[in-house]
Amino acid sequence: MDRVDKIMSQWQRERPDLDIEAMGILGRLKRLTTHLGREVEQVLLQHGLSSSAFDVLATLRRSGEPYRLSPGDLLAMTMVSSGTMTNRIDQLEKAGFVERVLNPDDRRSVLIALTENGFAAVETAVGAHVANQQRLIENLSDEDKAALDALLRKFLAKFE
Amino acid sequence: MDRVDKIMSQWQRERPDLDIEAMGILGRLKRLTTHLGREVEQVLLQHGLSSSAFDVLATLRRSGEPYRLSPGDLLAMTMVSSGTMTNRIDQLEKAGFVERVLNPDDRRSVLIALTENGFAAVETAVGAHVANQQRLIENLSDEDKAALDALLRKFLAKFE
DNA sequence: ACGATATGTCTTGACGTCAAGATAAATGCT
DNA sequence: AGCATTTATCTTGACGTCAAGACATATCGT
Repeated sequence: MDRVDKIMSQWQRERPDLDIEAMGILGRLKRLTTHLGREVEQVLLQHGLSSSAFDVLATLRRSGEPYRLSPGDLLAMTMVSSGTMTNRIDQLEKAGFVERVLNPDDRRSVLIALTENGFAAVETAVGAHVANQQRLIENLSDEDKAALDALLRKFLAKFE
Repeated sequence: MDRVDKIMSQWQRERPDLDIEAMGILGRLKRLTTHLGREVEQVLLQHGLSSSAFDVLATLRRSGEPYRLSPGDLLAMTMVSSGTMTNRIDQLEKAGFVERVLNPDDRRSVLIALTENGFAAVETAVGAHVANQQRLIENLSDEDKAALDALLRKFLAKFE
C-alpha cells in the first residue's frame, strides 16, 4: 500500500464508475521520475552545473571532436523548445562554458563550441553523474534491471 | 537502436572508461515521462485546467466530502514545495475553483474548499483524464502492464 | 504563566520552460 | 534574376517551480 495505492483507493471510493487501471503505472512513473530527477540534480549542482546546463554540455562532449554542434542539432537531441535552447546557450556562454562561433557554411546558423572550461566542467561532472546513476538503481536486481529496461524501451517506442 | 541507445553508444566511444549501465533505464524513464506528461497536459488543457491545477482539484475531490483540505494536507499529498502550493491555490482561487475558508480549530491555518465550479470542472476533467491514461498504456499487453507496475512499485519504494 | 520551540502559510527572488512570433539567410520555382 | 517559401535562431511574455526565510499562532517545558 504505497502512496499511489492510497490515491487509487480514494478514487475507487469516490468514483467507482471510473476505470483507473492505468493510474498505477502512470502515477508511479511520474513520482519515481520526480525523485530521480532531484537526486540527479543534487549531484550535478555539487559540480556547479544544473541538469539543463549539463544536458547541453554532455551533448556537445559526447558528440566527439571538435565538440561543436549547431543550436538546431542540440535541439534535435534534447527534447526542449528552441526558446529554451537559446536560453540555455546564453547561460552557458555567460558562464564561459561554450561560445558561439560563426558557421562558415550557413550564415543563418552558428555553432556552439565547448570551451576548455566547459570541457573540464563536463568531464568531471559526468564521472560523478554516472556513478550516481549507478547508485540510484542499485536496489534493483540484475533481472529487474533487464526487465525494466526492456519494458521501458517498448513503452517509449510508442512516442519516438 | 532508439535514441537512448544512440546516446549510450556515443558515450561508449568517447569515454569507454565510464560504466554507463544505468543510463539506459534512467534515460528512458525520463524521456518517457516527459512524453507522457505532455500527452496528459494536452487533454487537461482541453478542459481548461493545467496539470498543476488539476492536481490540486483532484486531490480535494478524491478526499471526499466536504472537499476541504488545508494547504499543509495538500502539500503532503503532492510533491511540491509550500511556495508552489500557495501559488497554485492563488491561481485556483482567482479562477473561482476553490476558496480559502478560516480553519476554526487553528487560526494559523486555513482550509481550501472546492467551490461548485471547481467541483464541476474536476468532475468532467477526471473522466477525460482517466480515459486518456488508459489510451496511453494501451500498447502494453496485460502481462507487460503487470510486470511494469510491479517493477515501478519496487523501485519507487526506495524513495518514499 | 511564560519563554522557547514548533508548526502552518505566505512572500520573495531566481530559474527553467514553452508557444508564438520576429528576423535573417538560404533555397526553390518560374 | 527575382520572388516565395523554407530553414535556423532568437525574442517576448506568461507560467510553474523551488529554496530560503518571514510572519503569525500553537504547543511544550518548567
